[in-house]
Amino acid sequence: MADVALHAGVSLGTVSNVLNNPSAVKPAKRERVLASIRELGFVRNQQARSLASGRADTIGFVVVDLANSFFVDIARGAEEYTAQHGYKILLANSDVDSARQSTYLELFEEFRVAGMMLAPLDGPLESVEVVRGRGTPVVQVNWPGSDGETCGVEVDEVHGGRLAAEHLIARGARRLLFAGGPFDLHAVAQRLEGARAAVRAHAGVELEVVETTRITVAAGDQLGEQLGGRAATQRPDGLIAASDALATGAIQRLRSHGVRVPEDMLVIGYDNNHLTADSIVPISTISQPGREMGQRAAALLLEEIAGDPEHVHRSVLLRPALIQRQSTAVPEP
Amino acid sequence: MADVALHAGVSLGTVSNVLNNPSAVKPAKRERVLASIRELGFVRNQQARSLASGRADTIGFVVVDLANSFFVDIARGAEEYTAQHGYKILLANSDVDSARQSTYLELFEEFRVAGMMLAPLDGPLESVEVVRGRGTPVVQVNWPGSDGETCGVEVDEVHGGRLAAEHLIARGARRLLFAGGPFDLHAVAQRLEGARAAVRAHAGVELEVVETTRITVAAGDQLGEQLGGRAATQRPDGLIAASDALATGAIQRLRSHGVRVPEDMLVIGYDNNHLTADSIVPISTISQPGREMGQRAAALLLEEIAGDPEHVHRSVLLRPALIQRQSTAVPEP
DNA sequence: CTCCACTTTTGAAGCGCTACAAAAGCTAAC
DNA sequence: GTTAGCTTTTGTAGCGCTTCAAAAGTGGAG
Repeated sequence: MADVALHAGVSLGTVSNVLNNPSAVKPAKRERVLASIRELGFVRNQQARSLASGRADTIGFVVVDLANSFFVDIARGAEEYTAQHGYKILLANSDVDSARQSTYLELFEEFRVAGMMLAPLDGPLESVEVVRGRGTPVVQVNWPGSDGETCGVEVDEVHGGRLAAEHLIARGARRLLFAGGPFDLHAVAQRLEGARAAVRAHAGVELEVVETTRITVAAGDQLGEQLGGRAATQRPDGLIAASDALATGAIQRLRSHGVRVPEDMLVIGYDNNHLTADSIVPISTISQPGREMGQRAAALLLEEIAGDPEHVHRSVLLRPALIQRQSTAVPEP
Repeated sequence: MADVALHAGVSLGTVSNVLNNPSAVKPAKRERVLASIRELGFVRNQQARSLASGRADTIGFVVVDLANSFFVDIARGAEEYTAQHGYKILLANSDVDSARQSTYLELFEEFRVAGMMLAPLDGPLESVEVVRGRGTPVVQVNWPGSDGETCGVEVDEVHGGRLAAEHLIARGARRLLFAGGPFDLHAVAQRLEGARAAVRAHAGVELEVVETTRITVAAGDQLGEQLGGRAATQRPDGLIAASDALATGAIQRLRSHGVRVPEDMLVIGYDNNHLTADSIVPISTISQPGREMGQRAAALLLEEIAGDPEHVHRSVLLRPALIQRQSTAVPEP
């Protein structure tokens, strides 16, 4: 910057003003400085900048699994919102690894970002409390805020489970099966609870529950194998899978046992992942508003960063929506 | 840091040594300092640190499309490699937007990262030259290095196209159709070239070429409609789709026209995206070694960062591999 | 021409850290 | 008891910027 000042024949302070407060510099001089900047290829040093000013315009976002398009949607939503307010978002992929999650939380803290967003691994996280305790605002996405301490944005998973079950019931299914797991996954447990509630509300509908080891395509494959091996009368007529991947695997395996979807069994997934719309039998699913979640979370974070004295920590609860596709279509006569 | 020094009863310099060069500090004193750090909840300021030292241990990675699992794989590979050498990776999603790509390139430059990786939009990028010109090492991934100026890691797309065509020919197809587009996409053009080469090498095999507007599921759907509408004798018996998404859409639509895959038409995709393995008809595809690409690119970058005088800019060319699935399985008699 | 009230520019004090020369402590040999 | 040759600790000069009080410049009214 000193070079620029020299080259333009002004003082250091003036160059700084051109960069941060251009209206305070006379147009003629301002142009001269800008020309020097261009000529010299000067790039301002963000580190020195925020060291001296004590401010930052970068937000760190630690994402549990970037390979899951749901989280990419969230990031996109967050970025849209923060960009409008002059903040940039840097991403870090914790890849479902709690050690990496902590590492990146610390990295962002050492970088003195303005704030952080965290789509956490399942379970409350001590590191978050620590970081917050030291003064960096953190907002949790896809996870409730820890009561009164943190803001959070989450989706009403119970409602989603209920939507799924009610849709199958409305389509005529009477012997439902909920599959997913492990049940200590917060989201899975909640979805099951919602499905249970829906079933209780309808006389004559039964619910069987199968806990799978994971909610992947491979787990769905196993599930399909198990169901396909049963006698037709022992099989459910409606399957609620806790994820689209699980549904996909199950449908695929069931076919090889001659069980047709939707004719012999209705199937609904969860998440509205890219793969659902693109499978050969498009799968009905419960869609989470990822983009909106990102936006809302970003809004909460900026509110905290602004240091609004009226800011009250809160959790925003968004509702998922049913998306109907072929896997629950009423069969043609 | 001054607080820590005071609390531990040592000088500032000693605290710095404990952090950066612990072996130079007597164990007893070192412990005392570490205890104070813990007690005071001190987190070192990375900005001041790298401002003062002129070094950085962060690498910026600008990714063209995080929603594409291929790039997430690359990022993972890069992270694995750099982590072993003490470097952290920060991600930015340019989301196929050239303005955003430049913005993030600049952001990383202002942050004075040690180096950058870039999975670029199609086309050579001026900003990269500018950044490099100012001294920050940049390595391109999924794109060749600009001759002699930049390192790059890319995949042999011509070879991939050849593999795809040869596989279909080996499976008995004689009237091939290559679909993809637009052809000014580097990768698509190269794949086509490879397919052409394979066809030329086999007498009696024809190749028809259809340029699609994009390589999405929707474009595949259109393609399927077009092919499904043709008389059976006018249809190809082998389809090479320039992406898995395109293949998925085409297969789905063809089915509704009564064209079965693989019985009536063999289909191969490209990319080995998650959706390929998980569709109802698992699609054969050409798989790109994303993880390895990330590792190799990271290795090149660290070499440049180290300032190895023997470093020569070069492009690493990796070979894609054929993955056989059901969409090209020889039909049962 | 002076004075006052602005507007514009300057210069220097830090921001929190690293690096490194200089100072202080030790140890062992004479 | 010195001294030389180590090891350990300290103090301070920056790193590149922002900030802000003070200085310099401007212009209009009297």
